[in-house]
Amino acid sequence: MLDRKFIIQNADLVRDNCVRRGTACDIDRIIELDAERLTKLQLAEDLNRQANETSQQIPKSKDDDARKALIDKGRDLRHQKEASQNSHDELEAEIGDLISAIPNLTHPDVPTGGEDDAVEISFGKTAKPTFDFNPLNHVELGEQHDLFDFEAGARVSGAGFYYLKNAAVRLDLALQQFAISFLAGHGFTPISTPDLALTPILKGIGFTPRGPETQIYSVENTDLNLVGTAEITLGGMLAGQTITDAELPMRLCGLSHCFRTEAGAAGRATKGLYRVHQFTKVEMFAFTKPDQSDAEHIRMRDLECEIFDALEVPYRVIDTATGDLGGPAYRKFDLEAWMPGRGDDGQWGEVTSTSNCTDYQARRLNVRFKTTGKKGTQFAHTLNGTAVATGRAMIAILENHQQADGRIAVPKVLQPWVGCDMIG
RNA sequence: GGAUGGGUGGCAGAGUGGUCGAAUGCACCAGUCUUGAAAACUGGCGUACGUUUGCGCGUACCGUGGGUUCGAAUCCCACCCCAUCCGCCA
Repeated sequence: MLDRKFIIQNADLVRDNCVRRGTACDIDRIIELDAERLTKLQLAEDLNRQANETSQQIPKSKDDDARKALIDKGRDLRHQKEASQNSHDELEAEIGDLISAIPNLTHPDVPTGGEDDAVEISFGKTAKPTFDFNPLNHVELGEQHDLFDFEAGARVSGAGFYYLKNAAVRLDLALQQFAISFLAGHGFTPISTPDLALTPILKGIGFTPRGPETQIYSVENTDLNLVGTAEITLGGMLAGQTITDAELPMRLCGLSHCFRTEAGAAGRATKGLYRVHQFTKVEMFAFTKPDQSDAEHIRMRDLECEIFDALEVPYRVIDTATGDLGGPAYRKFDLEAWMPGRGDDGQWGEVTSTSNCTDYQARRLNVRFKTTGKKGTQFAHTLNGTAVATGRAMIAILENHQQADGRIAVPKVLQPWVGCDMIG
């Protein structure tokens, strides 16, 4: 969320930003409620001060009557304070709800518009493949090599679940191994994270569990939810903590399962691994100082490029437009891999996404840092980026690397873990 | 899951109803002394919100949430977490 004072002092800026991002907001209502809230707060504090003063006089007063009068006065003041405090708390909750709905500010370079207005920034080193045969999609390739079992997945867990088999398992693990090793070599601390997290943590990161449109599976009779991404648990690691500036930037890479209901994606359901309820992902996450986050964001994007160059997958990088940014994101880059089996003649399909959330998540999660020699604390900036989501990466690898004889070439960097250079 | 003991400022640790935002020690910062350092001594040293041009002042915060009271770190209730032991278990 944004800072309350900032919103009030920069009402026009925030309003324009909401319009650009296609989010409804009522800044005037916030300003109005906050003025009222402040009045109640000041009244409550003043009444409390009077009550404290009264309480302090009681032990000093020797006369029983005077004492009793003071006790009555104190009681009365506390009651008045209570009433004012309650009004304040209700207003604050209402303001909080309104503020939560306001998206982050937007990086000046972000293009305005929707999904089709993203700007193509660059392309990967690997060229789109040209086939002198009719290329198969990953589902067909999987059937040929006995890599997946979608029927059993549906039987056991429902549509959108699947089993990986044989070389797909090796490939899945190889992608995890490669990503973790690569990132560990670039200063990221490998972390294997919980797959469930408490509701306040999800909310802090910007997810809304238990709503009608929620993407999140929740566990009945608990405050736990299956995580949609390790971003939740990595960001949550420092919730409520104050660290020192010397610890920043703090770079983590998390390995977790990801669970998504894909509610609202009906009709966009696709065969195969592309849109599923569970997958495995290696996720980058960074806490930085405010002046470091832009550079860190570019760095994350470039690491994603290095990973997909190493996987020998053709891709493009896009700078996502305003309407397509999630609430917490200040700027977002996606890598879209070329997937020859998607659509009629192949399509770009999102394989990674990296967002700079500036202090939006940190403010909700209360992640702060202290600068040595300076008074007070500041909110950290948070960034996240996909290193490898194994399902989608596998689609890109299988479909791009298929050979005329039906076999599939394993990218060099994965061969040590897959244990062969060719599937089939 | 059962039993017991705990959760207080960066750390250690005192504090069982008012004079407690909280002793003391360590750490840290500044200064005195010193060629320099150490030691010693002196002073400072939490966070958030509100208020003020500023010095400052006010309010809240002793695991979390409720309750009792004019007044709670202190009493009561619930929950969470930690330690140790027992049980169970990959």
